[in-house]
Amino acid sequence: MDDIHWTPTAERILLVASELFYARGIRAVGVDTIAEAAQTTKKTLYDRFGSKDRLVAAYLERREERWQAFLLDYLERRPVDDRILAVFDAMYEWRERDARRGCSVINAGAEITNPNHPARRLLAPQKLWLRDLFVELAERMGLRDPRLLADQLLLIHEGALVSSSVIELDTTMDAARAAVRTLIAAHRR
Amino acid sequence: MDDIHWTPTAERILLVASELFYARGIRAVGVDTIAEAAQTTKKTLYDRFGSKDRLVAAYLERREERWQAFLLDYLERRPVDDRILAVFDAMYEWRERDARRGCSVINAGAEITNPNHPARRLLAPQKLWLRDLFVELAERMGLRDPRLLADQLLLIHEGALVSSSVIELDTTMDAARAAVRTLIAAHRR
DNA sequence: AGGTAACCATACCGGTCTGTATACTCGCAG
DNA sequence: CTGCGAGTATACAGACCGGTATGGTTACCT
Repeated sequence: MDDIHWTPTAERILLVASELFYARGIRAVGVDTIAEAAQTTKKTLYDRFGSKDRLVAAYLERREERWQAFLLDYLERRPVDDRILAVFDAMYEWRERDARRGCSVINAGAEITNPNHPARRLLAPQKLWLRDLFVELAERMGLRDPRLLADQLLLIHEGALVSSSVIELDTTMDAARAAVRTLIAAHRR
Repeated sequence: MDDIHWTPTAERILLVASELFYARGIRAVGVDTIAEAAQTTKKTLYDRFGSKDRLVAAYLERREERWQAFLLDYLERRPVDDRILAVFDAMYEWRERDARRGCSVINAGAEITNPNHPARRLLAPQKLWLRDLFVELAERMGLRDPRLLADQLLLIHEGALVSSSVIELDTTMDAARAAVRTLIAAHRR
């Protein structure tokens, strides 16, 4: 998907665009605003990205890359048997630091209805990546029916991410962790 | 919140606005479009609702009322001990019939960032209503720690609703039901 | 020396956005 | 019969939208 020429200015544009899109919503941020905040011009923005839609796609792609890298790094430092729970610890830390407005993928899904939007096709794979990771972790722990467990864990993950931004209930993370422990226990042979 | 004068035309406006907001997103639908689709004029729309923001608030309020009525009616026909699982059956049916684009509350949360928006204060209470319902159902079944269980069930509910619209994974509902059964079992004395 | 690529500055295009203004018709209640 | 409230029709304001056009300035590469 990277037919984009990544000059330093392009990186700067993407950086400020990401912050604005995430904080205010995609439709709420105009290209003029982005160009000005990135201290460049609309001309350069269009020379690099071609259209706003492609800039949006780049935003979602990069943000997901950052999250995946953060998560994998987080998991490496944990013993194999703790890693499923550690995913939720990582999510909590990620949320506190960089995701106070919930999940960028879900938020984008709410705004982008056009199925031909270049960002639309990115959404599902990003969630399926996490599902596959859960499958792998469950298999390594030797748990029963890893796929079913992975689907269940994904539900709790999505639910926790959404709830924490809409409801702002402080019991959310505790409930998520407790549910994960119960479900893992139920899948022990 | 109903300082709105509910004339027949106001009802018609709200009806078509609801369909458009839900299907295409709030920001993606202009008041001109709504007025035309409702076979009335912008003047009348503003006479009745005062602003687009208040129309949006009315949309979310009404949709939530419909969902709550649907759910309570659904639960009444089920034995007390089946009602927690029945919430997820109801959600599935609701989704198939009228919620293919996911949860209107979560979608609105993604689009509305301004904390002073008249619809913003509606979002959290609508989710807390379901949480309280879960608490009540868990208590009636005599389950341990009803509040923790309710928080967990809410997570799964939100997760299932979100996943089904973003990922469109056909295993979602089965995973949700299995997780609910496991969590209920873990809360039996 | 000449070419090329990145970028800046600015103006413009057609369209759409929320919201307002004006002036009219109709039906109904006092 | 008169006055009011609901609705129609239409035009307009002022801002903003995504996207394009023109032209100029650097800096580096051969």
